[in-house]
Amino acid sequence: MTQKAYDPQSIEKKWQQRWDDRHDFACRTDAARPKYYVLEMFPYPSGNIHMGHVRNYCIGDVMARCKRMQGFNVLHPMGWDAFGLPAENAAIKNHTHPAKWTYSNIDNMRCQLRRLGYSYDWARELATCRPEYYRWEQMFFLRLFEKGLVYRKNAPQNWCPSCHTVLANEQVIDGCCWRCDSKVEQKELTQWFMRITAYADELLRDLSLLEGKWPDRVIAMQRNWIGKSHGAAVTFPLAEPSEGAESIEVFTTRPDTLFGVTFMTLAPEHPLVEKLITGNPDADRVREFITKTRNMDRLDRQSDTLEKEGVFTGSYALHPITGERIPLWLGNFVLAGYGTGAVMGVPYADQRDFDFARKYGLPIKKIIQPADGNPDPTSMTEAMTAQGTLVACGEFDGMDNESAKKAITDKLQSMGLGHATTQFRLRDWNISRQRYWGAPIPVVYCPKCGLVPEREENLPVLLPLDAKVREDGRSPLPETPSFAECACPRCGGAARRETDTMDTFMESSWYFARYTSARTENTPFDEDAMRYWLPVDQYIGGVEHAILHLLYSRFFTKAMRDLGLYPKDLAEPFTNLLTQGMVLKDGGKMSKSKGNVVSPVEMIDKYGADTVRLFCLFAAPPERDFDWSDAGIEGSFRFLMRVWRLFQDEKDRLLMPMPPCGSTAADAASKTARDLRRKEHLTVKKATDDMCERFQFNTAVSAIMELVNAMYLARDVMTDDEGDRRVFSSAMATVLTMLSPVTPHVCEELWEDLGNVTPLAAAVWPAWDEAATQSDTLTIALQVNGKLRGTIEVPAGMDKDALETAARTDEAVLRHTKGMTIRRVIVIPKKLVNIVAG
RNA sequence: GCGAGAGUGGCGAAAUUGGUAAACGCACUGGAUUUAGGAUCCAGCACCGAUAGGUUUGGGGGUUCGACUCCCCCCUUUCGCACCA
Repeated sequence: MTQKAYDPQSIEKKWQQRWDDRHDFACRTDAARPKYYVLEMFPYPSGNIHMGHVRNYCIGDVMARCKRMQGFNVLHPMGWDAFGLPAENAAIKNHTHPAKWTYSNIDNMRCQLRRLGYSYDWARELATCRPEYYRWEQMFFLRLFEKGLVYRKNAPQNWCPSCHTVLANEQVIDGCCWRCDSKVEQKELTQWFMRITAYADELLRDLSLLEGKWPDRVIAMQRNWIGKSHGAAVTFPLAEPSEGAESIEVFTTRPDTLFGVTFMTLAPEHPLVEKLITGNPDADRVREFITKTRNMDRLDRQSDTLEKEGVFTGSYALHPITGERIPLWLGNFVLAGYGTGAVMGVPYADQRDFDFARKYGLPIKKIIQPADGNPDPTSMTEAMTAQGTLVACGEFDGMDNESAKKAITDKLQSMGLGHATTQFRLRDWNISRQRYWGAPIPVVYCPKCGLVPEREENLPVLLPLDAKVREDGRSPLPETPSFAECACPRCGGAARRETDTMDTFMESSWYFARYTSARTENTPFDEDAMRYWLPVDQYIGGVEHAILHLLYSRFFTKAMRDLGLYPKDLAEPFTNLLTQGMVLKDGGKMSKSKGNVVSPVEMIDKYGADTVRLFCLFAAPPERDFDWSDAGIEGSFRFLMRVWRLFQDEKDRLLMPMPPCGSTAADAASKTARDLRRKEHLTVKKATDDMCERFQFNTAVSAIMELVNAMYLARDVMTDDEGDRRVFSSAMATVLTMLSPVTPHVCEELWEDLGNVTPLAAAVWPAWDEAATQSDTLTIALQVNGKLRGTIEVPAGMDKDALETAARTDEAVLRHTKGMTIRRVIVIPKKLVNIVAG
């Protein structure tokens, strides 16, 4: 009876090597088997993995291993989101090349991931910076361009002065760059756009397919971002129309308040402004206002503390129904980019308009009478936003305001001055980046032919690796003749390449599809493989991508489907989404500046990967943040030691091979063993649900801990009879099998020590026998008026009457009902008896 | 302001359909073992109380025989959006 010491380092190395040699986690298309595609958001190769990565990949790995043991054909791949700005910055800082920096980081991080024993199919590994990958993206770009889903336009763009590039709206956080936090400026530029707005309605509508499968808040955030509003477009003719300036159109969600319009407010950027102020003696004052407002940066202009200011243009419009003269104002709070850049002013029913009217002494017209109260325009202190009945609205008087929305819109339509419409907040996605380390946009500018898309057969347009990164951060591509100077694909003459590269979010919008057939060379995807594996069944990642990556991927999926590149019935890329919580330290984010970064590699060196994995999963439910605790990881190590020791102590009593769960007979064993057997089946039932269905790994682990505790108690009491040994051995098999997705190395090692030749990774998930979970006796709670007064042990089959009698004669119950009349007795079989007395 | 969460012991948390609140673990306390430390084992551990017993899931109300769980009001807190007409 030699006892082996627990040496995680050697065990883990051994099993990682063996899984690798045997290709245990390689998978292939197999139409005969149900598939399960589990994916974690792939990492940016920043240098080292951190605890957030570890947690993310542990969650995915447990899912993958569980589903595999449950008989699913599991696809669980890993790759690298390898283009992007940090590579360029690091290259400048360290005098290296972004490619060199990126590939060496990938090598380093791959080693780190391997040390954690994740069950990836490494044969499908991809890196988005490789031409074999981005060539397909260039092809998609060309196809999308052909379809009009990619286009070029000149417009003010978000410009990050520190990164020297434009940013998508989604990449501007509180007016600052999502990467470097610099204040974002506006700059007029010609850029490439993805027509994501063409899918606004579908992106919104299909959120309902994700209800209950994606976190509510992610769905809510996307819904808000898309921002659909229903309302009406209304045309106000100008009082003094001129060439090219006949009317002003507004968008409103409140056409029912049309009769309350007493002014209109235009954005200072509105195209008709210059025409409206000609002839106004105060034109200079207006121009001054425009300049002042336009010079404010985006952050200040959009802050809620900004005082609402405006200026009268000197021009008037005519009310579309009443024909009244409506003064036209400019306002600093009107957004040029939303709706038509002009709003009708209804101070009675809109708080902003109310503030504006009060400030500039504009009239307020009462148009809706609420159910209670009687707002008076001369004395009211805030806008009336409640529902009500229309007054002073001509033919619409007496109508409730909800019905009036349609009625007034219909009236406008019949006059040719309006119609029902919708507005979205969503803007098209700017995908041009003035950076080097990205996928080249496959377009050529020819002096003769103009803009010419590259021919598909000429792809990939290679990003030149001999370009020198510039110290100032600007892209070297425009000054790299070998790249920028090229032949026109149409006429063959000298032409110039587009030197902007694509936003890195392009690469991550389709990588999950490439994994289904990562090595095909002549097509982006193998049709059969893609059809078999897509969509991703379970996606896991941080909530920081709730809008960016997850919205872009949803859009890209729909566009690719419509191009015929994805299966035509594929609506959504990710069926289920789990957003994992952050790993914190001392209540906050780990950061280098605070010096509180916990290094995964150090933890693996100290405790082994199994302990790190166990702690990450046991510390909290996966979607919740948790604080890293040095004491906590000690506890996880202790538990694995406890399992190890139990095994070593009892090794000689264990049967080989161990009987699978459910195979043991109850009658051949002692009472202790029978109780252990029941505990085993209860554990399988709970842990199966927690680990494989609910993904509550913390409670799954605690259930297994309870079983281990029960085994420790049982081992001293049990006999050495065959029946008892069978029960104990089965419980041991169950512990090792069910724990193996969480701590695979140590479980494999012990499994092998018992003489098993087939790997645990290929074992079948245990099944429980419902009958075996039943006990002969039950503990029944006794309550008097809902308060617990005691418990009694009764035979499992006891009927209601007998339970009631037992409860009524219980000593504690008698004590608490003394001198009272029993009015009612509630008997819940197998649970409790509640005696209502008074 | 709008939207989505969260609030339970000293701490991380559990309670899946309304049915014994605090499982599992951390920390802590006492004991055993040990030259010592560590490790391990045993016992205790929501709060008040010597006990009997009483109180307890952010606060207040309600439904119910029974509420962490359902309904209403309020408070605190995290995250996201925020002049979107």
